Amino acid sequence: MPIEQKAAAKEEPIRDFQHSLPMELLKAREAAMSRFRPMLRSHGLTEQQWRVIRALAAFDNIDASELAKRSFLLAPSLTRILQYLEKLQIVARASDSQDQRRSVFALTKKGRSIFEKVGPDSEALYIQIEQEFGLAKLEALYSLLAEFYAAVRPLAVNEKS
Amino acid sequence: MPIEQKAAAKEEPIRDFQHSLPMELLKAREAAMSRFRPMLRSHGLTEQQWRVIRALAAFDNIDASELAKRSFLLAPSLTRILQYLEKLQIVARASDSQDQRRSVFALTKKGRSIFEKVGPDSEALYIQIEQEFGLAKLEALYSLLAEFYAAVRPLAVNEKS
DNA sequence: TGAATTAATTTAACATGTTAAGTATACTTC
DNA sequence: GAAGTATACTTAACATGTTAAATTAATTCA
Repeated sequence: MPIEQKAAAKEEPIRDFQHSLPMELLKAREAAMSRFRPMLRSHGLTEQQWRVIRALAAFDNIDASELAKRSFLLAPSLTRILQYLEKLQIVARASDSQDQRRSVFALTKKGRSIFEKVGPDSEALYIQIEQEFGLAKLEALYSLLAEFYAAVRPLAVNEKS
Repeated sequence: MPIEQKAAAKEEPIRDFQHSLPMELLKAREAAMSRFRPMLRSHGLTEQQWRVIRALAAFDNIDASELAKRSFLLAPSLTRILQYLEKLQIVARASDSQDQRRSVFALTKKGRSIFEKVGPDSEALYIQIEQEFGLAKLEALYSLLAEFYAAVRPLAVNEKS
């Protein structure tokens, strides 16, 4: 007994059971990633590893909590990624003299070299997307996403309802 | 040597190395999922399992390829999820008499019962988000996401550049 | 100051994401 | 109608997502 067999009209962006917001966000993200993933892969990186490298290129010597926020990764994922990047000597760990619980991280020379190789390739893909989708719409999308995040963003642990 | 230490101005939605489009899409998605995930978990479901159940509630007796498209899951993930849902007798598999390579899937009575319990809870959260973010903006976001997907969407396997 | 609590990170366990390779069935074409 | 090709999954291997629990160091406060 199918609940809904007819395709939605074209002018009807309202969600139905086939088009939830999380899935539409996922689809848009996947469209973008289908461009970036092969490029990153050609450099031997995953998307998440690149996010960590990019964060460290902008803010060196930050601890894991700060890095997690900036790369938008959960702590357990970040732990594994940092262990891997350390093993490949892309990232170096140092202990924080003020707080023995923390480690602070930085790109190695090899890490900075990778960042400088991948950065331009990433730029080129952004420019391509910007041209295909249009700068105005891209900025509108950025704005709406930021507004949505601000309105609906996850509650931090210490501000539970 | 931090490349960029100053926060971007508020009126500057342009991407920088800290704010890539895939990450902004991920953040928005995560904001939404932070509402849905606990609800789904209280029903013993993951987001992806719920996507499969929802797709089968709308279109019964479809094969795995069709199901993959509608739930936006990759084939290997779908294989595992279907095996799990079969084991729990939420989904039933039948072989396609026309093509022995295919299986067709349908919700069991238990599966339909779950769908009818979870559906309203999901609805309630959508309404809540709609109220907090605003219907007009939500529709604008849906439209932009659809346009973005259409403009940048991944190429199918048989239409590679 | 020492017990209790909090914070930062890590580990564990299981589910999914991603790519490549494998398997079985259908199709095509000579 | 047999060989070659394409299709529809499925399995494999490794990386990440998600939640809970464990570990160790800092902090609080009785």
